[in-house]
Amino acid sequence: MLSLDYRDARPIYEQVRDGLRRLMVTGALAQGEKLPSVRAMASTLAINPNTIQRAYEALEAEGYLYSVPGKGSFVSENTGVDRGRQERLLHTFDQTAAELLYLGVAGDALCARIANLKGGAAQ
Amino acid sequence: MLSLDYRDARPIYEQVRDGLRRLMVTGALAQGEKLPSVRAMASTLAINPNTIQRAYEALEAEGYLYSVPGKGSFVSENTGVDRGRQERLLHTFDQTAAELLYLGVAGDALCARIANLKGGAAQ
Amino acid sequence: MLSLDYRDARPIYEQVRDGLRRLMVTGALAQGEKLPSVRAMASTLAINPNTIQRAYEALEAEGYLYSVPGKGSFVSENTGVDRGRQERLLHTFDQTAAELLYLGVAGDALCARIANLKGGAAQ
Amino acid sequence: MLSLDYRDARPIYEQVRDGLRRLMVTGALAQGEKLPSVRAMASTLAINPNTIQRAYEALEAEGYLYSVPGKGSFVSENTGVDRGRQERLLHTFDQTAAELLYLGVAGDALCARIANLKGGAAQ
DNA sequence: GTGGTCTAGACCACC
DNA sequence: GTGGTCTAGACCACT
Repeated sequence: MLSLDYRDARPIYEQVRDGLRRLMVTGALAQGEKLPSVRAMASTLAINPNTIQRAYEALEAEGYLYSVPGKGSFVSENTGVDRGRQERLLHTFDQTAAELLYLGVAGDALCARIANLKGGAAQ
Repeated sequence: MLSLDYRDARPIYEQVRDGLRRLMVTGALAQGEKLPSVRAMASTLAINPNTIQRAYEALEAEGYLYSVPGKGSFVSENTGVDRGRQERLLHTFDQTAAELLYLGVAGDALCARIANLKGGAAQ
Repeated sequence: MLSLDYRDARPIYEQVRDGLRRLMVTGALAQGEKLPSVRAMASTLAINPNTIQRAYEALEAEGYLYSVPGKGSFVSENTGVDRGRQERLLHTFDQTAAELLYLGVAGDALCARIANLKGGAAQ
Repeated sequence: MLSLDYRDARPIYEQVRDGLRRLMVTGALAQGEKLPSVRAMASTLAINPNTIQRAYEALEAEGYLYSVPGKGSFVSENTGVDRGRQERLLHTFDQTAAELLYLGVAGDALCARIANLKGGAAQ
């Protein structure tokens, strides 16, 4: 489900957070679906439960999941995501696209990539 | 020309590097143009010349500028940029676009943003 | 009449309690009006009657309603509400207003909101 | 500077977080001022540094402070606070004010309280 | 000395 | 069983 890279400069909990977010965005984890329990995922990845808990907390703060004590953690509806995050994503999008255009990538080529993402889930 | 934010988590040299790169990408710094000397820019920003030097070296490694000993540093042709960077940018582009699509932003809206970037330089 | 959110961190009985209290405060439930029976409301919301019972007991302790054995539960006169609750509300009011002022919201703007609440019932 | 209540249902880190936020809002901690180090505050309050760290992290996410690794944590300008928080505060404000009005507190009295908050820092 | 991350292990409340 | 909180202690990178 997830792969960790201990050589990566990013902390483990960020790798877990980003990995889970990607699984949701690509549809690999459906809305409303139950995520593995903190302990289960910690056991699977062979890391401390606290580290998983931290990743889950971060995603809950972003609105990507919600936790019900005693029941588990579940994927949120995508309508519940923090709006501030969307703004930050748009900023990253503009910066990245601007540099790609400068490097000679055609705007049409970028639009084509977006169309591909809409069809088959990205990555 | 550049603004530094000491509250930012990014190291200063990264802020300088990213700021200069953005000036090139947006056309504020033309290809072939001479950049301020390390000492001059250090004086302007009131920071250590070593920090500027480090930013210049990073941009030279990326292919965004080249240095001529005794003459100064100059903006490269955009064809000289490291190809690995372009690949990384495309990866970021896909990831960001995929999440924005998931959050309900229309693909057409993203294409429209790209078209806008092509007209007036971004940001 | 009431909406429950199972993703909410608040227990269900608190959601019922707060929802009913809001209906009284906004005038949707008039003073002296008879509330649905515990069993009827439990059936409507598809939850356990004990949960409704607990919400009713909490509101009775606050003074927002009174129960007549064998007849049902009724909305109290607003004069019957626990004075301690009013003090707690005033504390919350001060804390919230202070932070909003700090964040740059004008005091006049807050007073205007209050005036609006007096006209049309809030929310 | 802060007082903890172990009988309180709120977790310690929330008490620290809310207490510090109040100190900033009331001006007891000025903008730009350096906060006690994680270890120092943990020692003062006789709790684990991790708990303080968690409170600081939460406040940083809200925009109330920023941390510079190796230097310390500092009070942010109030312009940097998350806008979502302001919206949530306004909602709490409306709810609280509406109930107070229902309980017979005059709107003018509430406005007067706000005026008092503007003068002498609240609580 | 600072913040940041991670581990190990414990306890709680709720279901 | 679940998530949530707290402690103790360790290591790292940066200043």
